[in-house]
Amino acid sequence: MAQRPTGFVRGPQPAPLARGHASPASDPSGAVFDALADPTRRRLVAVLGERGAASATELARELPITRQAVVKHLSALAGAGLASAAREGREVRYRLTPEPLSDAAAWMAHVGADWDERLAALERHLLPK
Amino acid sequence: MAQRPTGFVRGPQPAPLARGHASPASDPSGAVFDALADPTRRRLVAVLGERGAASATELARELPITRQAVVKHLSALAGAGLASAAREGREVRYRLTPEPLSDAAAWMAHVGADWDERLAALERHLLPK
DNA sequence: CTGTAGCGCAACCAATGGGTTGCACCTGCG
DNA sequence: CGCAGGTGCAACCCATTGGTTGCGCTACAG
Repeated sequence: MAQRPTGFVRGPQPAPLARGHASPASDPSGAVFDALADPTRRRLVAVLGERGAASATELARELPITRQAVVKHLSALAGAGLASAAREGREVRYRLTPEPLSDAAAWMAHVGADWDERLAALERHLLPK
Repeated sequence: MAQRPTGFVRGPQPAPLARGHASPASDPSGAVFDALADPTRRRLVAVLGERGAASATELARELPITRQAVVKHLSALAGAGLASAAREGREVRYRLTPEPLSDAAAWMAHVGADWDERLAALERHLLPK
């Protein structure tokens, strides 16, 4: 992909989150997309990313929702492998575990690549004649 | 790294979810994650990526769901800017428009990066010295 | 020892959303 | 022309789920 078609993956391989690994083809990242589908959850992920760690009540205080709701979301994220909980004293701190993100990214890259290729083939087939 | 030979700029979409955020790299790709949250939809995306284009009925034939359901999904994808429809004769062919994927990927990369940095800072803070 | 800040259930509510069925509307073809 | 394959719409299920409230337990600070 040099000046290839569309080069959907903007920039050179976004390596930032390349620490995991991932089998490209299939559909392993379902849970991740599912987890990220909710705006509140996305926000939580963002916050955890910036802040490093936080407790449910803490997060709830700066969000328009109940602590319980936050807990549910965090559980969801944990379920997708995006967050982990750890008891610390009398509170529970959650932190990000972004590895699964690379799986998701990989999936998208794969699909995009397929598409790019198909498009290239198409152009090749009807342009240079 | 910003030229797309194919020439479809796919202008900005509705994106009516502009809440009052301050952060720049906020939550642009919401629609994408939402669209990708459904397994069937992910499958459709994958198929469209490989095949280039297909009609709803065509897709419905090889999926365990109704054509209507497929249409709904395709609409959802289109709504997220991931697919586009084009009438061809008496049928409507849908094709992938993967650009939005890079936004989503970018978001993930950003979050991941933030996290990485925080982690690094933490290590730096308690390891050496 | 008592009070208070956090956490963990569990029940419950209302909205959303994936799917289906039914039907009317075109368009191309023999 | 007549018909068949393809679409578009709309009404209608029902399972999921984001969110809330209520309550009981635990743990640390005075």
